[in-house]
Amino acid sequence: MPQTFDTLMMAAYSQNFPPLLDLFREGEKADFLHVVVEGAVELHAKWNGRETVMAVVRPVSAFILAACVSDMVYLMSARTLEKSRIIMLPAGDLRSAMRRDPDLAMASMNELAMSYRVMVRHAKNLKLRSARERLAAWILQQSGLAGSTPSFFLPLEKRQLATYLGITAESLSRLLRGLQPDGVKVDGTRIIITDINRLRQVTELDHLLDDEVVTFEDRVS
Amino acid sequence: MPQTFDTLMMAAYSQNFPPLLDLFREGEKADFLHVVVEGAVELHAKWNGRETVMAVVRPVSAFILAACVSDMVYLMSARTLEKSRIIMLPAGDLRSAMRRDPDLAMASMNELAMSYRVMVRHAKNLKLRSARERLAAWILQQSGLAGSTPSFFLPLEKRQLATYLGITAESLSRLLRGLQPDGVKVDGTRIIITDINRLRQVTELDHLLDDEVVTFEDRVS
DNA sequence: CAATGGAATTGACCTAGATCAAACATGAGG
DNA sequence: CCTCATGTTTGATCTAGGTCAATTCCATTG
Repeated sequence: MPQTFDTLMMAAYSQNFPPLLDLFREGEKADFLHVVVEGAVELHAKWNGRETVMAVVRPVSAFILAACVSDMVYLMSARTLEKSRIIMLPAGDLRSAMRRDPDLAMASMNELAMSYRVMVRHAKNLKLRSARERLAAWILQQSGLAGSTPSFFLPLEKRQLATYLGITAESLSRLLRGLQPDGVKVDGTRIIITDINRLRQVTELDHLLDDEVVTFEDRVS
Repeated sequence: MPQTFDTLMMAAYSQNFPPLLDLFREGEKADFLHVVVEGAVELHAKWNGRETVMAVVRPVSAFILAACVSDMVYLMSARTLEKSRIIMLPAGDLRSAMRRDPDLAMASMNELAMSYRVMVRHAKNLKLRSARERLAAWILQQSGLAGSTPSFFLPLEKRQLATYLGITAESLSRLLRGLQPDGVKVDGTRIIITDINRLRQVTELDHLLDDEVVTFEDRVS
């Protein structure tokens, strides 16, 4: 509803952030819903000296909706990966707006449902695939995200990608080299798929394990 | 709203299921929202011959809400653990009811947010804790769930618990024995915490990693 | 353009947890 | 009460991936 949009937007901030800036830390009270409009944001978590990247959020999506709607504490920390534009709206305003506007409520529900499914897939990946398979699947997925190009640049540092995949940086380095005979070439921060069929033999993408690639075209249609 | 409740309930089925009955399989279209009213349900997933338990759902909670609201395919399969009473309501009816009734929408949103957070914690556990720590935390949590008793019975077979924890049945057996000097005794399907302080030294429960224990008393108040 | 500091790679080695195979329990059905 | 099937434990062995340390590779900054 336009009027909901207007009142919500009056209370909202739109801000530009430089790369690698911390937006909030796990354990803090969720006061604002964040929406990435441009750039990319990483969700990560720490415990007992270990750290792991949980997800990378790209435009246009909300993140930590769950903490906002249920008025709880963040379970993950957030940091920009690139220069990013982010809209922040007060969690309280959001909640009351949702109560008034069923369309907004349904849209939020959908967003939340998608985040849930992303997390389910992440956990399934960790439990059902080997590190090698996870890496292969990630590369296939990434190339799909970039528009089915055989070559793309890493959106995060390798060290962080490693934690996302649930392995160490050293293991990632070795696995990456180990995938060379399977159709993957690495040149610094660039990944080139030289033989997609060989790579698919390592792991086939599976819509129950890998996020459906939602391109910008899908979103606007 | 009472009227929403009535119309929804008219389209709903309430059914009793015996233990170990499959309710639905991953990949199927989500036609019904399921709500456990009595008993317990296990959500699990399979891939390439491997299988893993993702969550155990206890009364009163809805499961696979995410698949229902976004009209997608189940990402997990469901099976009863015990004799269970389950209410099933058609996903379509649910969606239109939510559009009409903001209270229902908000309640569903909350339920979904909780499921999301359960899954985030599950993934964090897998990535940040060792198998031994996961097991210790699970035991501490379970004893809390059972009302802070030092002794409780396993709600699932050890083989399945193992996959939930992301290890093999053999490893679980060994880890369980390995926790004996740390205050855990095992007698068949019963776990006894003989020294909770020692056990806490293996891992401390952490509300950012372990599900907050929601007792029945919390729920009704 | 040199110096510097973090990231990435490589090598050597180690270990948590997996795998395989063989007993061993245990519980449901006859 | 026995039997059979399925789950559990134990032992022996293996290996994926971790750890630690030493280079090497960049990208910044002075």
